[in-house]
Amino acid sequence: MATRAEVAKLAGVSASTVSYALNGDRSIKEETRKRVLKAVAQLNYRPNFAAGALAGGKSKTLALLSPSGEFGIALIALEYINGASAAARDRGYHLVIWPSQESELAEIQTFAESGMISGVILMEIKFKDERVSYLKKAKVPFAMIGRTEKPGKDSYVDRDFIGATQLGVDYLDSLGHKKIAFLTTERAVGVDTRFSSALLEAASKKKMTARKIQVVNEASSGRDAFIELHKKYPDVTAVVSLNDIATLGFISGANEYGVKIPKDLSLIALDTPKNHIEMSWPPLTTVNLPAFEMGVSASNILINQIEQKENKQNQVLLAGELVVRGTTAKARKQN
Amino acid sequence: MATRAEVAKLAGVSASTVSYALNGDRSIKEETRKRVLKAVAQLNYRPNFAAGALAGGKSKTLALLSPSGEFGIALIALEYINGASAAARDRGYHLVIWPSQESELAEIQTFAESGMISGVILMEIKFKDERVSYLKKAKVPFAMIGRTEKPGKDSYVDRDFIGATQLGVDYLDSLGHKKIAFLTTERAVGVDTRFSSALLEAASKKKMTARKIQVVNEASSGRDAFIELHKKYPDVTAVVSLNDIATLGFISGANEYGVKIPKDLSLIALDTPKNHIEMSWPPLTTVNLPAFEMGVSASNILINQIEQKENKQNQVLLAGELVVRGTTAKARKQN
DNA sequence: GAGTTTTATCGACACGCGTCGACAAGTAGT
DNA sequence: ACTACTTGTCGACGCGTGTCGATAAAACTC
Repeated sequence: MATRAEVAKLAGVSASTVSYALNGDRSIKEETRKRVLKAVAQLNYRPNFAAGALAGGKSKTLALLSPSGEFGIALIALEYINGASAAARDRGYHLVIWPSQESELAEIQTFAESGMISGVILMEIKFKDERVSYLKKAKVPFAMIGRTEKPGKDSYVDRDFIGATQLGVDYLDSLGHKKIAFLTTERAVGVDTRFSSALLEAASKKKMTARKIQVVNEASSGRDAFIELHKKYPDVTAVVSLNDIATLGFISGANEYGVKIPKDLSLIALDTPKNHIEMSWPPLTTVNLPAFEMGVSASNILINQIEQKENKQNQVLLAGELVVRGTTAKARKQN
Repeated sequence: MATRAEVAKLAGVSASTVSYALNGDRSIKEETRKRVLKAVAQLNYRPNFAAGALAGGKSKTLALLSPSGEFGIALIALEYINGASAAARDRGYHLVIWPSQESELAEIQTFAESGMISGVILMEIKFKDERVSYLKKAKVPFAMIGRTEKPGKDSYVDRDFIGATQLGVDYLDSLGHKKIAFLTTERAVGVDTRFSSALLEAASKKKMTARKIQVVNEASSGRDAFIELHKKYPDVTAVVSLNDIATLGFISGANEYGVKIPKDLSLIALDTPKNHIEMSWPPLTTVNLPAFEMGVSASNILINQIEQKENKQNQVLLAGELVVRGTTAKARKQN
């Protein structure tokens, strides 16, 4: 691998000039910079990560706390990771995966202090998240995928719950559904609460009645939910599910009881990772979750913060889009 | 963060002695080593990653090529990643996630040559995998999760297909099933072929008939498979599925046609990630896949190789275990 | 055109570690 | 007692970069 010195020689400048030409910390004549860049290209020079970290105290390495799976396994995590790592690499950073035990937090801090880790990406954010307060106290830059109850000025990427819910509800409205139900969990993860309230609001805007059915993050619970719905609210014509795993169980339940989706009952799944869509039959109508993009945003926001680009926006909401597949149809005639 | 110099001063030795005491490359008097270790503990000293990489050309960083999802999304990937990163950290290594575009391979090579990456973990291995030949030619140490058709002396961790299949088939046999079918894909990924042949052999040992039904990696295909089975082989009493996504569709199909699982038909899913088990109703009887452990093994094997511990075993097969849940029962009476 | 600021570049050093060569003290072989 | 090794330790150097201070040239200021 070529070194800075070789580039300098080829470009006919000093080593430090190369450095400044690349990092832009001092003014460099445009013509000189061109020459340097040409030499860089010619030699396929890439600054040595380790040397940079040593000299500058900047590791250009982000740590991503891997999901613990405490609330069921976060399948979308993989898409987050891929997005975050792609974006990090685009900006010259590495992404390392960090086991997420609480005990590791102290280690993260020492690594950050020694400059070995520039910042941290968190996922599976709880309403009250001790990791967040720890990192703030330790002054380790971080970005969340998701957000705490009161994120204040903390950096985050999250779903636009209101937008996503509205997409789904409006579509059901356009199909003539007026009595709907929704499945949600109560896990003290922000998702649930935020979706629930957004849904209730969207429904009331459209003058729909919306029944809430509580589930846990398991297929069997979705099946139970179907049964409950079937017995207690037979006039409901459409269901919005806020939990992907329960959704699958719900469909099984409908099959079992001979209720045809979508003829008898429409179903929209919100916040469903791509992976799950392929797993059900008929294919789910969803408001899908831009998981990869969320990872991308998280990295970018974090890097902006590390590089002190404070003018940039550090809180982002992504809405996803409605994808109509096989689980929605016009509302059946009311009896 | 404490540096080597501080440790040396506290222990009353020179800096290089500290180095040798910790890395064990030269003989050090036992008493001196104790003193050094005590000082290390006292100062909470941790060698600086960047400095080590710079000086020694050893980055202690492993790259894991993130899955592309070419053959459906590999949900188990996340467990692999967690296992690999945990094991890496235990041995003082970092695990960075690398986007898996082919174009990135060249970059991996330069990073490896410059010592920034010590080795690579691959997953989603194909029978003929160009990444493998590339890395071999480039002399980059690597370990596979999965294996090529002829792995030769290459390092890998893989499922023990024969063992896993036998567990499943033997259990069906013990329940009295004699006519079975199995669902498999043909994706030129080693999994399919190896499972298929292992299954046929296990079945023939028990004098069962085993019908093969081909599916693709989609729920709808699993549903089609059920229909095919239902029409063509009504005497089959048990099904082994080698594809987790098709499994879910298969169950939907059975529900739809009023065939009760497990009363009318038993179902065992091989090679199913934990995540999926929770997604179906009734809960799947599986031969589960020790995904986390595979990640752990992959890291360990790779690190052994990097550190030239050539005596250690570098090819590992893990069998998983049979977990009986709700989709298996005694064979129904033959008509 | 003398003085002052700005622009563009260079040389030198530090970052923290691995490792090589040197050396003193001990051990073994003759 | 003399050589030939071995053991245990030290000092010095280099890895490739970021960055500070210095300097020369150019651009202003009045």
